[in-house]
Order: sequence, then structure tokens, then C-alpha cells
Amino acid sequence: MTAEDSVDELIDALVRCTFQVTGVLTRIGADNDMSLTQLRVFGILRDRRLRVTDLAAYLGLDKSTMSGLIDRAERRGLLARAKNPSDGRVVEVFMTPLGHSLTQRLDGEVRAALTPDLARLHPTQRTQLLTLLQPLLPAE
Amino acid sequence: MTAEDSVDELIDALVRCTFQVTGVLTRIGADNDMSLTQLRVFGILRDRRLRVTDLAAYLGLDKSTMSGLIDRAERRGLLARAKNPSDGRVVEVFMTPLGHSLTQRLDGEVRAALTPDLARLHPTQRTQLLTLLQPLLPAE
DNA sequence: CTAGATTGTTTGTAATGCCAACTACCTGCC
DNA sequence: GGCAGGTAGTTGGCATTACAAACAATCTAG
Repeated sequence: MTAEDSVDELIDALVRCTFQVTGVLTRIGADNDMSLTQLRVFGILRDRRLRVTDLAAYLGLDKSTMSGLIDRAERRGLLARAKNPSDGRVVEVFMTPLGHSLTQRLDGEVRAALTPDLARLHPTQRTQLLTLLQPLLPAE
Repeated sequence: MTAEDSVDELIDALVRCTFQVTGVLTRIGADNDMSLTQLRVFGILRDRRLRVTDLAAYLGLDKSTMSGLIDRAERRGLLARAKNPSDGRVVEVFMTPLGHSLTQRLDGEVRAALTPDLARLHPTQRTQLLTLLQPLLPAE
């Protein structure tokens, strides 16, 4: 087996793994009336307050898509908007307490769903896996 | 750090990695007028011919969602339907030559996009990563 | 103070996805 | 054989996601 083949095989596994995890997240989201995209939004806003454009850039989405997402989450009381006092154009988005508690519940469900699979690895292997995933994570 | 924390941290990395790879796939799909779901369909049908219901089950989607997906792909000449001669209710779905060639191109783009990141790992590490991902892959 | 850039929203369109209702077909049972 | 019930797919209706283009409000340079 050449080095190239080993990369191909790894990519195949990585993509399948991605779809697997995505499936888990989608299901958990659906159980809580949240789309995958909303899950991502909440993951980002967990410890941040961002303007609409930055949020869109983070997610690789159009600003207009963000507007709609925020609208619906705001209507459910999960997110809120605030005008930036020093620049009247800017709208900052952040999570409400209700949003935070929902995020916490979702977190628990994701943990509960994935832990069994990961428990099949030895603690040492888990540490290894964590290390090996680093090059794939977003820069900085 | 307790063993539980190590799992949490790993899950966090795994989810971020999932979104990262999903982002790559979504972008490549968009460049070729294909949604993430269509990519999944093509990945499954690459070496198979499946009935609509089985395809829907594989993807965790409703049959009616599959109908639409197949319709649009069929209209583009990428997929085709055939009646099962031994059971008149069943419709089997498979890829056309055009669909196969598109899949091949997409494959190449995915490889090109992910290889640089994976190349940052030693061949030994890549083999390790492949092994460690196994428990997360779909059963069977 | 005005021209141009930036920020966010609105509007229009297409795709995704669910549910419920429907058609077509098959299978069991009488 | 014939009908009741189950299975396979499609259709129609609805909400969400997503983009692009046009727009309003605000800021910044000159």
C-alpha cells in the first residue's frame, strides 16, 4: 500500500465519520427543534457576542441567511440582538439565559450519544485521537 | 484531568472537526451544484443500486424527501430509476455514467482539499488515526 | 458635507425536509 | 378467485435553509 492510498483510505474514513457525527447532531437537534446550522450558531455564541457579519463569516453563510436564523431564534427567546452604541450600523447577537440552558441540555445529549462509542477506546487512545485531530481543526 | 474531562474535550474536538470537514464538503458540493445530502446519496450509490426506501433509511430521511432528491438528480441525468421486475412497487435507483464521472471529480476535489491537512501527520500517525476512527464508523 | 463604503434587512427564488394523503402493488386469508 | 390489510413511492402543503439582488441606515474620506 502506497502512502497515497493510505491517505485516500483515511479520507474515506474521515468523511464517513463526519456523516456519522453529523447524523447524531442532526437527530439531537431535531429532537429539540433545532437545525444543524442553529446548533453551530449556538456553539459559537456559547462564550461570545458577535456582530451579524462575523457570525456569517464564521459559518460561511450569507448575511441574509443569518438574518433569518437570528429572527427565528429571537422569536423563540433563545438569542437577542443589541445595537452597538459606537457604530449604529452594527447589530450584536448573543444568547439569552434560555438559550444558554438549551445549549447545556443539547451538550449533555451530544455527550451521552457519543460517549459510548468513544468509551470503546482506551484513555491513552483517546488522548492520541485528540492529538491526531488537531491538524484538522480550524486554524488558530 | 479526569477521564470524563478527557472524553468531553475529545467530543468537542470531534464536533469541531466534523463541522470543518462538513464545511469543506459543502463548499465543494456548492461548486458543483450539489448539496451535502446529494453528496451523501452519491457516496452511497457509488457501488450500489438501492431501492428508494433503503436509500432513505441509510440517510435517515423521509421517503418523500428522497423522491425529490432523486427527481432533481434524474432531471440532471446523474441518477436513474428502474422498476424492479419481481415487485412492481419497488423503484431502484442507480447512478448514470454521467453521475459516476461527476462523483469521480468530486472525489478528487475532496482529496485535494483534505490531503494538505492530513499530510501534516506522519504516515504512522495517519494509520493510527484511521484505526482510532473505526469505533465511530457506522456499525456492520 | 457629500460620495462612497459598510452593515444589516427585505424580497424573491430554489432546495431540503417533514407529515399526511394518495396510488399502485403485493400477500394472506377466506 | 377475491378482498383486507400492508408495503413502496409519489404528491401536495408547509416551514426552514440558503443565496443573490435591492434597499435603508450609518459611517468615513476627502
